[in-house]
Amino acid sequence: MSPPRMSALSVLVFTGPKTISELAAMERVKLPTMSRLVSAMEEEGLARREPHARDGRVVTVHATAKGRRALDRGRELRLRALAELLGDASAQEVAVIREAAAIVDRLVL
Amino acid sequence: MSPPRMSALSVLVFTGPKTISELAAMERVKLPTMSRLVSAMEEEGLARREPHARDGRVVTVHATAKGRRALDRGRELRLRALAELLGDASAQEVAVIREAAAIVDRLVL
DNA sequence: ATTATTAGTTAGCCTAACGAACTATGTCAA
DNA sequence: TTGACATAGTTCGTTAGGCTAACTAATAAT
Repeated sequence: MSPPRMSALSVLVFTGPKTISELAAMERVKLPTMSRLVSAMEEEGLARREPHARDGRVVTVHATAKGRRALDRGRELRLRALAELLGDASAQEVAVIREAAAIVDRLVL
Repeated sequence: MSPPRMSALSVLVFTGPKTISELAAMERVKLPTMSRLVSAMEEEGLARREPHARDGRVVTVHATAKGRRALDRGRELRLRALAELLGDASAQEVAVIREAAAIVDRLVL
């Protein structure tokens, strides 16, 4: 799965269904871009659109079971790659990287 | 300037003229991709192709003066953005990030 | 001298970003 | 209540950058 799809899907999985606009804002892309991303994910069976109950203009996007599984697989692969990369690092070095990651995480909030 | 062009240009500026193949290898893209990147940079006046003296198949790519200036400007902007991001960080935190960056640098070598 | 290899280019496809223009729905004010 | 405006999404066309396959031109090898 491509990074943009993986990222959008993980938002859906970890923070629940979202409208296209919300997803676009969270992924820092424009509405049309997210609309097409969602269409692509829908065609791959990773997500599905559902109409909004009260507002006919709005559509909510949900992750599917297949989407959740695909996300898990992707995370597996990335973890493996990360483990491979960190194979040569000492425990102290890993600790420094982890700490730096936490700091950056907070800074970009 | 886009990230791929910025990156390729910085290779030319900091490590000297390169063939398309060498550039492609260093930027981890395929030859045709780099060929097009170089064409684009050439049209922007950031780089120029020159024929190889001995081997008629080879072309060497050089950064132009304009390319060097553009790279400098780009670096300025990134530094400013980085300073902005790190504005809220303590000296210790910056030190941790710097150390982590050095470690990762070594790991990806 | 032919054949094979190598360097680069070109063409065609895909994904993903954008802005502009459009549709459909909802909201508000006269 | 209806006409005007606002909002949510979609569609269209463009650009950029990645890839593979197919090509040309030059060099190397048999």
